[in-house]
Amino acid sequence: MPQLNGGGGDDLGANDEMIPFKDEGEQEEKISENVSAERDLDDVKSSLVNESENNSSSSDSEQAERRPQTRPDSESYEKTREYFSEALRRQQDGGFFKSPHYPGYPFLMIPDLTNPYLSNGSLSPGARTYLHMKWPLLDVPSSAGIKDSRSPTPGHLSNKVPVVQHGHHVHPLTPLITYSNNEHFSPGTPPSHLSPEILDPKTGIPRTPHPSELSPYYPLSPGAVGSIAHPLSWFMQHQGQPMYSIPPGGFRHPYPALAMNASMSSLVSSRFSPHMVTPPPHSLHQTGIPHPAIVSPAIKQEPSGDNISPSMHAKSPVPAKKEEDKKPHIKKPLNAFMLYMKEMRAKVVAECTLKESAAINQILGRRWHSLSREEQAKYYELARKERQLHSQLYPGWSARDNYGKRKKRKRENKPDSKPEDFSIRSKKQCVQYLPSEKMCDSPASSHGSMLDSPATPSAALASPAAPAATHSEQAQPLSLTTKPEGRMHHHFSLPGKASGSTSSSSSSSQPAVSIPSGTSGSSHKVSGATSAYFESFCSLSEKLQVMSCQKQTANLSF
DNA sequence: ACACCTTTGAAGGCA
DNA sequence: TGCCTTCAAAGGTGT
Repeated sequence: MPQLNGGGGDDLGANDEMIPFKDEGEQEEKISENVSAERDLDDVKSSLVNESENNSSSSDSEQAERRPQTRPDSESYEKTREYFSEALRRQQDGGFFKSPHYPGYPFLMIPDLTNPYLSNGSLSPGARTYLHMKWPLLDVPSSAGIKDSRSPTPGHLSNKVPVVQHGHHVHPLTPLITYSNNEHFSPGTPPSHLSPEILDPKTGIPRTPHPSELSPYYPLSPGAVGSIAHPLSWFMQHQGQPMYSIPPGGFRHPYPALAMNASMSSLVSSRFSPHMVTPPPHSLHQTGIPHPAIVSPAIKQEPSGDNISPSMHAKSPVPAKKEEDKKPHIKKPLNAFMLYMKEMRAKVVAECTLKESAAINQILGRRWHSLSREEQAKYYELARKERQLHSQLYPGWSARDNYGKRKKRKRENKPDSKPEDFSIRSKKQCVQYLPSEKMCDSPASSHGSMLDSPATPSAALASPAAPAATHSEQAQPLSLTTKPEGRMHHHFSLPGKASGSTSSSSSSSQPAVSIPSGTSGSSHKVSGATSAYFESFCSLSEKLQVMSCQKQTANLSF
């Protein structure tokens, strides 16, 4: 993680999580071995990311590369990139932000003042200016943040524009704090969500902007007090989805005694609803941003039923039972892969025109493995920050708390799945055809030259402690499955999930990329070489194959 | 309407 | 310690 101020203390336990990548030589070797394949991919990747990236200076290329690659709408996307590149050029001279190792962090997207709006008043998707971002003192939930969840605007057309209140000091979690706003915002002006024009004339509280004003990026229910852009908002803008949605009625901070330093205080105050922090006289706090991880079960389960303004929730005493029901649902922080998924999903969808998340996720999973260490490290770092922030915001929160929160956990799909699982299996079969799918896997981002950050912030990256694990994955059979677990089809039925690591895609087959220290997640791992191997096969047929596969599986019989 | 599918990673519980 | 389970996102699909 970029040490924004160079101080070690600012990084919340930055050193507590090393990212033990495999031997660097391994990675390089792998890369070199696949250089030919990747070379073939360069064109593909270039077509995906090069337009505006070329505009960026080499020093900033990494930053540019990390962002709107996922932009499916090439036109608006290019616009965005242009604005972005321009902003980059403007920003880089001042050394405004010093450690943009993680492109997602240092940048803020603010409406371009020159031509930011569409005819309907919403911000043009392309009219964004990316700025380096210092530690924001405030999260500024804009009207965009108070988006109506029913907004039909597609994510890729999101108007979401994180806007920043620039602070004067850099906070370690700066990258995690961004702002959403589809309105012009200047540090000297009050948050737009507090501006009178967006206050509900009836309640006196910020109203939910008209859908036309709203950013589809934040599918908040009308009563939502706001939302913040995700730390990875730079890519999320293309996702059209918020990292976290906000409970319509706000929420109560589960941990009132949260200890905060000054920075944390500003962070929390800016990210939490008044219910969580000291409630201001009106229902909305000055910054009005609850933490995105907090999601009211109501909004999650019944968004339509919560069209009540936050103030109404606050004003009307709710029965104890109901209050219990409204207990905030604190989502788990996203892991590295999830962050990656959010970023790349749109891109994959654009490339493959696939919509089914299951298939897309498979591709993403392979791409994930095809990522270079540096690239993955970025996401690991982001994820780490997410967790750190999350842990600070919710010290007592446990992932266990969310157990059972879902409607119903999917039933186990054990290897010994019974015939009654046929329907499911038939569907799964499709995705089990890894070779076929690999064809769909065109890791456009796999090439470090395109996406890697030159300066790897992660100490782990800098010094991969992992002894030469060698590129065992190179020897990985192509049949490596995406899931060594029981979900797998019978072909490669493997022992238990964990034991699956002993299979061909054994533990030695840790992905060529990093594995966070001490995680057992390796059980899910698939050899990165697999994806790399198939990089050369990437083609336009990916969509067809996957789709055909999906269709075929419907008719597949054992 | 809702669970499932799919992916990886994180975390907690259990043996 | 290792294994197992659950959840995080997401959107089409199936019931």
